[in-house]
Amino acid sequence: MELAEGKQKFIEAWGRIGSEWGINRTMAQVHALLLISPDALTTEEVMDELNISRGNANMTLRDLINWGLIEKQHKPGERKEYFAADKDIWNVARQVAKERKKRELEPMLKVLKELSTVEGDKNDKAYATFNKSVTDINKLANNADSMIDTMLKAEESWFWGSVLKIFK
Amino acid sequence: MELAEGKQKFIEAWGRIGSEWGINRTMAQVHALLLISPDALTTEEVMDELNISRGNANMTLRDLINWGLIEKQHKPGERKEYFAADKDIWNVARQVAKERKKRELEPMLKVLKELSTVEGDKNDKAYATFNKSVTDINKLANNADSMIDTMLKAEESWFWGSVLKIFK
DNA sequence: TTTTATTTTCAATAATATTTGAAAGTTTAG
DNA sequence: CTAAACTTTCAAATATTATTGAAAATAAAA
Repeated sequence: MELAEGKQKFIEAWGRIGSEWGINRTMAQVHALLLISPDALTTEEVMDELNISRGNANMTLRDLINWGLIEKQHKPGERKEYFAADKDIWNVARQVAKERKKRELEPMLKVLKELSTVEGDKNDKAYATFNKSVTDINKLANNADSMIDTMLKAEESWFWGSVLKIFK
Repeated sequence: MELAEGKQKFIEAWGRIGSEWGINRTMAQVHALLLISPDALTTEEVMDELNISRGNANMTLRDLINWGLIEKQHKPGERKEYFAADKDIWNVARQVAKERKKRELEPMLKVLKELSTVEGDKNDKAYATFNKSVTDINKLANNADSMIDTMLKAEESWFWGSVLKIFK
């Protein structure tokens, strides 16, 4: 396969995966484009490569910065802003885990904690069932939370080494 | 907090989490409702509890069955169908992991494998950058795939016991 | 200061996804 | 068989989300 075709496929695939995970397609595509670009790109270049409007490109680039996945750069003597992705995939994975933990897992844990204070009669089937589900999900979510904390601190080789060693 | 209020909050929270993960809100809410129901419910009951239409309830219940999260039940002498959720949260987690692996991770791995066959000159920066990203993502995705395979086979206590032991 | 290059905003529009509800389909009981 | 109970389908309506593009804001250069 030719490089040009490969690029297209990569951008498309990354966009599809993104939207299956609640990340908007354009955002994932811009990220993909920057991941495979050796040099930082301008807003204009992103617009042209992906055929999107200026407004869209601007907002999407800002979102990617907020997710900690890309950064603004400036070239000496130039006025335009350039954008470059963090190319370390392990950093990308950690950054995404970190953001989703903050945006989703933590609020969920807060709700679950609150819900585990619901009082009731243990002989009431409705209460017992509610309580069991809430408690069990709470435990699972806390385990996931701990695992993510470790992942955030870990080096890639160490993390997968340790995890996969057990799983042989 | 009262049980009734707790139920509402749980259904709402589960629905929100679901939609952040690309699962439609109603589907997550119906799942939540069944998770905390001691008894199997009919389509009619689901419609009433969540204020949704018959068509919506029917399609959503079917989707949940396809995800392996709930099952149809029949009561002797009754004509109606009843629906009950698998209450084992570890099963739920595994089932979701299994489906997403099949629907998303595996197709992604296929594309990445294809993309790693793109030929080019190692001194070409564009090719080198493309190749590095594709290769690195491929490795990460394969590790994730192995981890999910293990999770699918594992008992909950064993899985978290092993994982969290390392992560102290 | 004025001009020009560049970025940001946001109301309007377009695209996508979800939901409804009524009709058609199916199954069981009489 | 026919009627009643129940389930499924799907085109149309709604709701949600993403995108555009042009005007406003900002910042550097002249």
